[in-house]
Amino acid sequence: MGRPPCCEKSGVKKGPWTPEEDIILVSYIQEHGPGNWRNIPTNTGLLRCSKSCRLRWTNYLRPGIKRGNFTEHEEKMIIHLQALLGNRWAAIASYLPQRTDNDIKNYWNTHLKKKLNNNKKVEGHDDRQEGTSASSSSSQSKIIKGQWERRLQTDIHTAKQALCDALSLDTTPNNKNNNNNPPPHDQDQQPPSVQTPTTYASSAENIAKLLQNWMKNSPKSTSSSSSKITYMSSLNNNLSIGAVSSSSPSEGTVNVTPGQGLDSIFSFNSSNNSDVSQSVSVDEGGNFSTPENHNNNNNNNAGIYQVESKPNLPDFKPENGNFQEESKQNMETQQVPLTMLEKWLLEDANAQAEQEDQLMGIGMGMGMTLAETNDLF
DNA sequence: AATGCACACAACCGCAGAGAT
DNA sequence: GATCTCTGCGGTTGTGTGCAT
Repeated sequence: MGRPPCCEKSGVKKGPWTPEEDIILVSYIQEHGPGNWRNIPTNTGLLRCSKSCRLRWTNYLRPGIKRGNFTEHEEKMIIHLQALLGNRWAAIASYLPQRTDNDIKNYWNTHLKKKLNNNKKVEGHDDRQEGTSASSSSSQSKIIKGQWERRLQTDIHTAKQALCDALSLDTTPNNKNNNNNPPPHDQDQQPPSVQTPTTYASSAENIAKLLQNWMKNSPKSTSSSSSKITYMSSLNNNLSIGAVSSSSPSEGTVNVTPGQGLDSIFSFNSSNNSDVSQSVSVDEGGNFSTPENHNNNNNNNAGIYQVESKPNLPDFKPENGNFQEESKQNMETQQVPLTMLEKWLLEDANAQAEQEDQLMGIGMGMGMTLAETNDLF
């Protein structure tokens, strides 16, 4: 039996998301948490298919997503993991928690695949199958066994992640829907205790960046007394953002008033290593303001964002799972005494750094020679 | 300045698995 | 057990942008 489409084909908007749509989506998720994607279009008035909402969230708006250029280390990791796991991008992404599978997939298709192909041409190697983890081994049973082992390894990793998530859920009672946080293993740069506070505010950061880009394109952004968002394309340099509201009176209607909700969403501090604070705020008239010298692109710092909370924000109560509360909870999580399992996980995280090196080694043994990978760089 | 091309990336599509009914 | 629904995943496409001609 065929599956019905996730949404009505008629009247569904496609194509790039506008900042307003992002705001509406984030506002809704902020209040209700991710999940129940099917209800989001009806509850928010978004003319988007539920699937599109989910993808937009997971690939772009979700907290903790690192955008911008891939580091050399990440690149190597991807190459080796691809050799190890094949095109299982989600599994690969689990080793690079701040990257989405879509991001990795795109990066592979646009950069690394060519790099490898060129490298193969130079070396005259032609035996490594593209898109699969297995090289053209002489023994098929070896391939099957290898694939099975690799899958098992990934499954173990996934199970550990699930355990990590479960632990964080235990300490954060309002995290029922918070399964979209990146996996706890961040072997890239940060120690496990630092990368924990991934917050919704980070997703506000993503939107803030987006808005800043948008405003760069439309420098004459103006305020308006309109109580509803009216999206004027950046072509006509006219931005009018007052409040996000939905025509749908049903439960979950997004209604953010100027100076309150949006302020809460877009005003935050970034405390990264350089202690550079960044903020995008909305004043009472619905105007956005940003620091002039804010570098909004290619921000590779996984900064810890804390929302500037205003004392009286009725729509953003803790039980609603708002940004600042979750951020607070995550911060508290760091101070929770370690349980045995947590200790084990921390040890595991430390061991994972070593595992990376081993992965490199395993990758070598699975169709990619040391020369092949090293010559890439 | 206009055109064509290549590239990068966001978004879409379809399938499959898992859980609910 | 059959069916329905939701979600995750990987492949592919569409579109914007920059560069070369």
